[in-house]
Amino acid sequence: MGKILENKPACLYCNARIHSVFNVLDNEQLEDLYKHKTCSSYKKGQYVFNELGMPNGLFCINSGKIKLSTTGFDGKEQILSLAKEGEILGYRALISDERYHCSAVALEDSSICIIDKSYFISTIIKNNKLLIEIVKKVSGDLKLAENHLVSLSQKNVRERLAEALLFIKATYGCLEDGATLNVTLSREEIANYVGTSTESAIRLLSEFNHDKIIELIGKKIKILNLQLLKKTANLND
Amino acid sequence: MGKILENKPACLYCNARIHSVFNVLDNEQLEDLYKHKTCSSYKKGQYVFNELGMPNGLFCINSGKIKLSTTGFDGKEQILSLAKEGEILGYRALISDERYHCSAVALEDSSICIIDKSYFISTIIKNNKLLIEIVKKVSGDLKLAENHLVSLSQKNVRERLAEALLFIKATYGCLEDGATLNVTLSREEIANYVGTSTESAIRLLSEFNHDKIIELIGKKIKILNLQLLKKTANLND
DNA sequence: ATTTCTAATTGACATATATAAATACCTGCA
DNA sequence: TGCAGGTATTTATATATGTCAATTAGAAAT
Repeated sequence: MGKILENKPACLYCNARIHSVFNVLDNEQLEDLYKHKTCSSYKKGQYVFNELGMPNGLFCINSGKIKLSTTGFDGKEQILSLAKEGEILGYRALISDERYHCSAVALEDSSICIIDKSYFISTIIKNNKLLIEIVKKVSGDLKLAENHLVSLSQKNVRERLAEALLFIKATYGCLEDGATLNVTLSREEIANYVGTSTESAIRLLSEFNHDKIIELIGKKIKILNLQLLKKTANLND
Repeated sequence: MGKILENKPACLYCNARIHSVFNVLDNEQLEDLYKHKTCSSYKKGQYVFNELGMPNGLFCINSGKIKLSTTGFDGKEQILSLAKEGEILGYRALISDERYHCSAVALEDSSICIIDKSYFISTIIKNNKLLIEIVKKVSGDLKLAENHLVSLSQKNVRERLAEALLFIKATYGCLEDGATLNVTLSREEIANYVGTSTESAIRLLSEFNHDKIIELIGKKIKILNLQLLKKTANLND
């Protein structure tokens, strides 16, 4: 469990709100939402929830970065998705009243709001607009999963790795220089998203580095040639 | 476009209804649904919709079998899912008002009801119960996609092929003998679900045949040793 | 500063699987 | 009846990628 914060952020003034499913709530509803939530902080590496557990609230990232992963065969981690502020987590298990499908782990120190389960359920039953936002959210997640699936099925590791770097850029953006990816993932984590061995991921990152597509600066990755990276990823859109 | 049928099936007496999202509608609502739909027949191999198109209705399978696939890189087909009677298709594109994410093709002669777009949209805005059913449907689809994704990422072709046969059995069931899969897929289609080459799929099916796990009878596949097939698939649930 | 532990890297090697090419087998159709 | 076009099958070969083992680098701890 995260550490409960004394002063939880006001939903009404939440910067991430516009990009979240809660953008359809009016001020009164936001006040109501605020009353039915707590906010906790999570240290880097800490579990927000585990795929074995039953949900007792809806998570909404206030700040920080979260990886969503599942444990495959032989206990190997598969990273399914990356989440940032404004995104809700654990909604599927909550609505279907079953165990989490995946685990959520903090990639850096994060603060996450937890919305009361029964409040959330009773709210979506009343509020269709909110529910439609949630349908769109799941649909978007499904689309991302399907794209990932096709890549895993049809692309080679080099293409998938390039794609992964583009995905990370699209999700978390870059530092002030506009080129260095704004997140620190271990080589193993990158491999666990790409669906390859850690060694292969390292080897290909070195190649990209050598080919001046990227520059490796410690654990940070700087994209030097975005055009070439996209070409390497062999996108079709 | 399919061929429009004169006598469309009554929703009220639809056998597939109990397993569909429409199980939450009362008799009056089912009558209303009936009034706002047409029904068309599709020949084997015919497209129900194409991933390039915009939706103008919700599809609901009355009878038959449909494959959902997308075109990957180099135009290679990736089968994402298999659908049967009672399942709705194309709902995501409809709700998000965007192009279809995938194509739907009849695996055998099928009859499919098409529910008027504006009627469907206005209905889900009013009917939360139905909308919650749809959230559960998308969530279920996402769960399946994620499982498929992890298999593609972590399992070898032999395991994935065994898993595919189990998936087909789970979706379409068997003939009267309780062992022969109740659908005819080409070797290429099986390979395009498994994420391998047609030749590899053939080779491994022959191996399974030789090992008495399955029996190949023309294009039909009979499961001889379910236990061994499950073991070969290396499931963890 | 020194130790300890984990993560990253590199190289050698094994192998699963794709690719290519040739043949056999259907199924519809003239 | 036989042709034609696709589908299925088989064999041989190349290669991408995983695995294993050894080394280095870096971070955390004492």
